[in-house]
Amino acid sequence: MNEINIKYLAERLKMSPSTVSRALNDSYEISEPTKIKVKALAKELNYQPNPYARSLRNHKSKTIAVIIPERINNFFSQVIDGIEDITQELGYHLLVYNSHEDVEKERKIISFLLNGRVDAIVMSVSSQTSTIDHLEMLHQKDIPLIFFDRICQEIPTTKFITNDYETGYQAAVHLIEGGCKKIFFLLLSKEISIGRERLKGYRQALMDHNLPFAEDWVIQCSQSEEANIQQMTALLYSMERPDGILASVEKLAIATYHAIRKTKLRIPQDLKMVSFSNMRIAELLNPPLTTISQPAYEIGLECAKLLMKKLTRKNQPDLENKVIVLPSKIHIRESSKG
Amino acid sequence: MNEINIKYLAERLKMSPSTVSRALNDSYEISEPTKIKVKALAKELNYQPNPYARSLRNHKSKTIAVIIPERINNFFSQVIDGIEDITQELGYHLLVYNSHEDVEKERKIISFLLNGRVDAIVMSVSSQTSTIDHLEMLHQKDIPLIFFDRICQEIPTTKFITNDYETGYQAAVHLIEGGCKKIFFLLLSKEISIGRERLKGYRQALMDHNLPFAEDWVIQCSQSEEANIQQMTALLYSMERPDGILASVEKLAIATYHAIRKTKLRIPQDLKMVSFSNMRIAELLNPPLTTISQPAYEIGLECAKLLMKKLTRKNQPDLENKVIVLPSKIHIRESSKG
DNA sequence: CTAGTTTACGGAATCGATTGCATGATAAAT
DNA sequence: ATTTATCATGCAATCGATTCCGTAAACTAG
Repeated sequence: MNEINIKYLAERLKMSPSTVSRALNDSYEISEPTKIKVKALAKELNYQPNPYARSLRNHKSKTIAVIIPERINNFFSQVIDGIEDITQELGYHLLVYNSHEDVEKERKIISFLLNGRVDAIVMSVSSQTSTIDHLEMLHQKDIPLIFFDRICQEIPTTKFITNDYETGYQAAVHLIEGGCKKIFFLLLSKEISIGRERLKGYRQALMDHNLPFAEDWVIQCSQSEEANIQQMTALLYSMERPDGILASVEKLAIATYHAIRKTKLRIPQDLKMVSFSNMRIAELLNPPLTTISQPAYEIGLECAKLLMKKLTRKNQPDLENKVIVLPSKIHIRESSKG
Repeated sequence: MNEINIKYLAERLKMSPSTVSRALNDSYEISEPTKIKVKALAKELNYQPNPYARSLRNHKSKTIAVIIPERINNFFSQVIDGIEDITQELGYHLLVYNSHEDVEKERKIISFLLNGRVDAIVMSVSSQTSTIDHLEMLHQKDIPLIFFDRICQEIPTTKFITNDYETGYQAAVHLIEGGCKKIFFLLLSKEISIGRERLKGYRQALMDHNLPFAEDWVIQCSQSEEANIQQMTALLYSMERPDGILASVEKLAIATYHAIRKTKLRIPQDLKMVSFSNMRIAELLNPPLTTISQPAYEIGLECAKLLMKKLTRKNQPDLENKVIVLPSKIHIRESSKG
């Protein structure tokens, strides 16, 4: 009824829709006076082109999907902020999906995106993701895909990560230098890339310092906060308890802190801790937690910049199959003091 | 090139596009055998209807916009999780925007949404929002709008909040019972609804307990973390320093904690604190922070349920102009112990 | 057995913006 | 003055799915 579309503008201006369209798009074939008239009316009526008509015609949606495994996590929020800051400037919109660390959900989400709904996807795979046929499908359909943080090596595209191996190594060395002899490593799932890399760094550090190591020092945790606290509590009460803990993801450090509160153990005296985490309030914890923080916002920026280059310029080649590393920083605090 | 659309399916099946469309949509005018044939081929070829063609034709985008003032905030993340859990089930997609507490950004975002891009909007207004013509525009264009948390009373639609007045009152009473005589109230902006309600509750509690009050006990903070820490530090060093603090939003409590670390003040001995916050790790802070936590996930669920009812059923009336209150909970911890 | 009804499907218009092609008008060139 | 080039604009097709309308065939009723 109150539809302000090109046809309506054309009527009011006694021009054809094509002229109006061209004028609004600054086509060289339209005279300056006409352009001015058209734009004036468009502005007056607050005309906004219908995005779906446009997408249908152009085969471009100006929309990007962001898929994250967890929403309640500062890291991912910061990445999305970074992505949004670049893409919004260029008129892109973000569809954000949470895979809840579940491959099946991830699959379902991807299936929503195979039909041109988005021009590209930026994602961090779920910790369960081991089969990748759904990701290959995207590649087949020529939908640009960028991974960050939790990447999938097998898909030939650009991936953004941080120096996980090195910081895993550094963190372990830091604990070793603090006097730890028995350092456990907490991880969510062996499937995630970052877990593996961080684990490798930790292993290497132990080896380089001639420290003992046992397979069961690598603790595989679950998705459930409750279960993790239980598991950690049991571990801390056991004879085998560690004197140092390196948590590969934030939520495991938190679970450990909760567990520690139940025991009478003191950090850092009885147990030192370091965690990969982007919590801004690590400093306010009791005790302040030593963290390795990732340049989350910057990762978002870089993903988006690369994508925008690919999407807004003509004849861009496919996204290069390479891994780009942005360095993380270690923030030493009370929890690991020697 | 590799386009699998209705026309292509029709060709392969030697039927007309209209028949294929009807078959896929389970129209009663199509015979069972035909439906089976069509669906089989559609499945085999993994046909996905083009969402934009559909949106153009139906004037429905199956997309909802969520606008939040801040992304790095557990509360909003939880709300979005709640919204997504309901809407995804019904085939809706979420465009998520961050207004960064900036009305101008908010305006710009809204302008993106006036052209049918979304079927509805769920939002929490920015702390600056005082002019509301952009919100009225949505109403004019008949785009369903639901507010949560930071609402705009003037727009006649449904709003979801928590019992801000009561919990503000409770929190103040709790501090008073702990022995506080000089309780300051921290707020982000007088513009936000929740700040005002919480403030009223606090004021009433002071009055009911015959405690003194001065206008400058209500501290108006800024968006900048740095500036807030500075401001709080100065306040804590001054002669006028409070013995109790009620923070109306999480980030102000955090700024205060940072400030307190610089001084030698002890919580709760020298200063007691309570904050509105959905941080899950309030318990792990030093000292554990007494919080009033909102049912964020549930708020998301309720917003989405109401919206889905409005959007998926026929002849639904406009969203009622009313405020729905979901209760918050107070979690008493160390920071306010008497 | 015919008139009327139902079933099952096809044709074509539609949603709104874009764009290849055509054309009328004006200016420049011969 | 006539031809050619240039410019500004209109017409109509297109993107893919949906749906109003129409109709051949099958079926029912009298």
